[in-house]
Amino acid sequence: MGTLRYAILGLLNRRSMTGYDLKKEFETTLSEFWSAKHSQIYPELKELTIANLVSFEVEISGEVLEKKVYSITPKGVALLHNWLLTNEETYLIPKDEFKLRLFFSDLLATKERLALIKAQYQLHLAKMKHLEDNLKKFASIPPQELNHLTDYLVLLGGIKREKMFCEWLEECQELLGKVE
Amino acid sequence: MGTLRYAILGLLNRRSMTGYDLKKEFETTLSEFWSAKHSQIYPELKELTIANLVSFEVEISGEVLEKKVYSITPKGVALLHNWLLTNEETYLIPKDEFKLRLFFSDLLATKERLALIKAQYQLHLAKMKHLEDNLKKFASIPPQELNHLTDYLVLLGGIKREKMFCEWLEECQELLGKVE
DNA sequence: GGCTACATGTAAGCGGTTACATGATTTA
DNA sequence: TAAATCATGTAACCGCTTACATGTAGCC
Repeated sequence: MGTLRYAILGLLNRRSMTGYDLKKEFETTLSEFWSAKHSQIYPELKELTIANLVSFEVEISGEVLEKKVYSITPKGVALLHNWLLTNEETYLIPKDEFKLRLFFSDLLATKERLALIKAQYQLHLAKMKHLEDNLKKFASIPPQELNHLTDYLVLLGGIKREKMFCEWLEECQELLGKVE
Repeated sequence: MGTLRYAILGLLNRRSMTGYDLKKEFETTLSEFWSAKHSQIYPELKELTIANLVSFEVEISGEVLEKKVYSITPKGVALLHNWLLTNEETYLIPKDEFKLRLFFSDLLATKERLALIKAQYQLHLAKMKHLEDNLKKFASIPPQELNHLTDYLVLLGGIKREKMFCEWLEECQELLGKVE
C-alpha cells in the first residue's frame, strides 16, 4: 500500500513543516485514523526527498540547532492528487482482539464473561466522551469552511464508531447476562 | 501481543484439527475479527508444539498422505483461560485509509469527492447485506446455546459496524454535497 | 487425464514498534 | 540548573503478506 507517504504528502500539502512537526500531527490531528512513529517518519522523508516528492530547507533554531523544514513539490502534489482519485480499496476488516476473546469466552464463568464486557464498555465509553469533547473546537456545527468540514466529518465518524461499540456491548451484556 | 497463538489455542480447544483446517477456520468463522495465512499458521503450530501447548498425531489420508491432527494440551487450556481473564487491552484505534483520503479531499473537486464517498458506501452496503445473510444460519435469534450465542453476538457486531459506516457516509454525502 | 481441493512447509520483504543513541532549546 | 520539549537519526525485532516450493487425494 505505502499509505504513510500519502499521509505525509497530505500534511505537507496543508503546510510545510519538520519531521518533528509531522510526528506531532500524527499524535494529534490524524490519531483518529492513522499513526506513525518518528522512526518511521524520518526514513520516509529521506525516500520522498530522493524521489523528488518533497524538498527541505535547513533552518537554524536558536544558536546552532539545524532543523529541516519540508515542503511538498509539484510532483508530490500530483502524486497525492492521483492517490485521492484512484481509490482501489477493497476494505479490510480490522482485527479485533476483544471479539476474539468474546468468541472463545465459553471457557469462562458467566461472571467473568460479564466483567470482560464491562471493562471493554468502559474503554469505549471513555473514548466516546473524549471525542465528543473535541466537538467544542468547531465554531459552528457543521463547519462552513471545507477544510474544517472534513475534520468534522472524520471526528463524527469516530464518535459514531464508539457509540456503536457501546450499544453493541450493552446488547452483549444483556443477552449473556441471561445465560445460566 | 502474540494474539495468533490464542486464536489457534481457542480453535483447538473447540475441536482437534490440522493446520489446513485452522486455515479454513480463519477464512470463514473468524474472518470477521481475525485472519492468518497458512505461512503464519504452520510455524506457529511448530512453536506451540515445542512449548507443549499443543500436541499432534499423524493420520494417514488415502494411501500415503500424512496429516498432523493437532490437539490442545492441559497446559494450553490453562494458558488460554488465563489470556481470556487478563484483558489488559488499551484499545487501539484501527487505521482507516478512507478517512485519510477524506481528510485530505479538499484537493478534489466536489464531484470527485462525492464519487469517492459513494464508492466507499457501496463497499459497506454490500458487506452489510452479506453479513445480514449470515444471520440465516441461526435456528433461533438470539440463539439459546452459549456457543452459538457468542457466534451470534460477534456477527451482530459486524452488522452494526457496517450499518454505522453506511449512516456516516450518508451524512458525509449530504454535508459535502452542499459545498460550493 | 485434468482440475480442484487437500496438505505442509520455507524465504524474502514490508510496515510497524521498541529500543538505542545523541544533542540543543525552552521553561519552571 | 534541572526537567520537559524540541529535533534527528539508526538498529533490532515482530507480525504479517507474497511468493516460492512440493506433493497427494478426490472428483468429473
